[in-house]
Amino acid sequence: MTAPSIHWFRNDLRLFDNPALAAATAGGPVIPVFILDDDAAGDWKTGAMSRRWLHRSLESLNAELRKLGGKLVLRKGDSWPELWRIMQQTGAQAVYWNDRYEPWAVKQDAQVEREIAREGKRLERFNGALLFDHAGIATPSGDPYKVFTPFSRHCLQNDIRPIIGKPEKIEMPEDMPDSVPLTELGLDGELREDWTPGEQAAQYRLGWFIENAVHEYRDKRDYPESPSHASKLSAHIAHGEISPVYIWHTVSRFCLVNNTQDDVENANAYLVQLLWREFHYYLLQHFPQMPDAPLNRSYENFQWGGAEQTLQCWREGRTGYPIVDAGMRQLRRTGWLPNRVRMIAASFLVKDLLQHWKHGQDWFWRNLVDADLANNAASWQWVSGCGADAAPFFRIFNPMMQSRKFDPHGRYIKAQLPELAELSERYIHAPWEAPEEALERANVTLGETYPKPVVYHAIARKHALELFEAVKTGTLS
DNA sequence: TTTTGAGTTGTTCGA
DNA sequence: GTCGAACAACTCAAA
Repeated sequence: MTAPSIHWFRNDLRLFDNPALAAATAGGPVIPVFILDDDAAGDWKTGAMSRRWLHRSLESLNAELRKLGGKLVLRKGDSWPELWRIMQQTGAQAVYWNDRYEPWAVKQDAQVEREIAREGKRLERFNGALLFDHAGIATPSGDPYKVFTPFSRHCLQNDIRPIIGKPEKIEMPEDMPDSVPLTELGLDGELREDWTPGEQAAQYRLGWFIENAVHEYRDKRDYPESPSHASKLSAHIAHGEISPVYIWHTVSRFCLVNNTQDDVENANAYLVQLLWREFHYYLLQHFPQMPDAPLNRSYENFQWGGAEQTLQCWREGRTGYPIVDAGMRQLRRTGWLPNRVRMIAASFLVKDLLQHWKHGQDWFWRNLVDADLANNAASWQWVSGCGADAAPFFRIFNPMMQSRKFDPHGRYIKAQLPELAELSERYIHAPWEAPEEALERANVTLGETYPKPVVYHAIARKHALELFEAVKTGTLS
């Protein structure tokens, strides 16, 4: 009888298009394992909301495995000792995994790889998280790309591997190792009802998106109001419930089968988003300090200097700027907010409140159901202007202008901020400009039912420009 | 080596 | 309200 192998599930909680799992199951009996190893991640332990998602994702994965005759073995503790115990107990001769890219995970995987070799066992590594193999991607001079467009052009010269089917059956050894009950992992907690973690839900969501939204994605993705044209796949992707390769080919098939030139261009705008994720992972691999330090060294000594009080206002959605507050309240309530609103809220924190981008990164990390180290770090650095950013001019979002442009009727704001529900369209973007009678009619008392603006954008903008100008001319100590 | 072209997502001003 | 130019002159990629 063939010795069993371990498939070590990490950020790949799915059966479809899972290269490591497919290879493991093709080779004989498999023990599917997930280990909660918080110590290894250090400061980058999974965020609180993401853990709630993880709890239900594991539950769902176990149910899917059972349909194929398998079962998920859960453990809590240091990864290698847990793996080794399982190997000794079951006689497993090999470990299969899909690679991870977080710096702490890269380090841990390298250590486990050495241990496996030392014990004379076999390790099989696969790429389950990325569209491309990044090993050969560099500029002609051999440097890593720092601009998105040339990076993506380089990527697209290569083919994307085809989708790998789901295993037909999981053959398990007779004596399975112990499993910790899911409830003992301490991941459970309240999650909004409209979120359904798990692979099936992810595929259903993708189906919905292709059916209803992708053909208008380019034109409508920036409008946060319902019905949203966002795919809302981010949390599914972050936990590996669906793979970028699977999404890429499924959306591409939509482009081939149906549809006008315009539909296809709309859909392509979505595929570009997947390439941005790819770029963020590429940056994290080449600049592992990205979550901790600015890529642009000139910003290392920047004096952010925002007051603790304004940081708290931002976190709680009490800045007095409705579009910012709407986003921040939605984040706290649901663990998610639309991309456009992320940018507006992030720009406000960094440029208007002069808070260090790492405060924003931390808060998002803790509250997003889709928290992803590469995306989060690269995006915060992009907003702050200290990351890989090809823009020739310094950008400061104007929250009123963005609000008028992308939520013209204030429907999104009103849905998130019930205290402003009665305020007229005219003043919803800047309540402090409303005449007293308009506020009264709407039952709004500034400073009581809704905050007065915590800073004045025009002044804050000017101040930020001066400070950031100093970075450029190198006058900072 | 030098040079040229180009870069996710913006804002403000003035006609 | 809409439109185009100016912003200030960067950095990166590639010829």
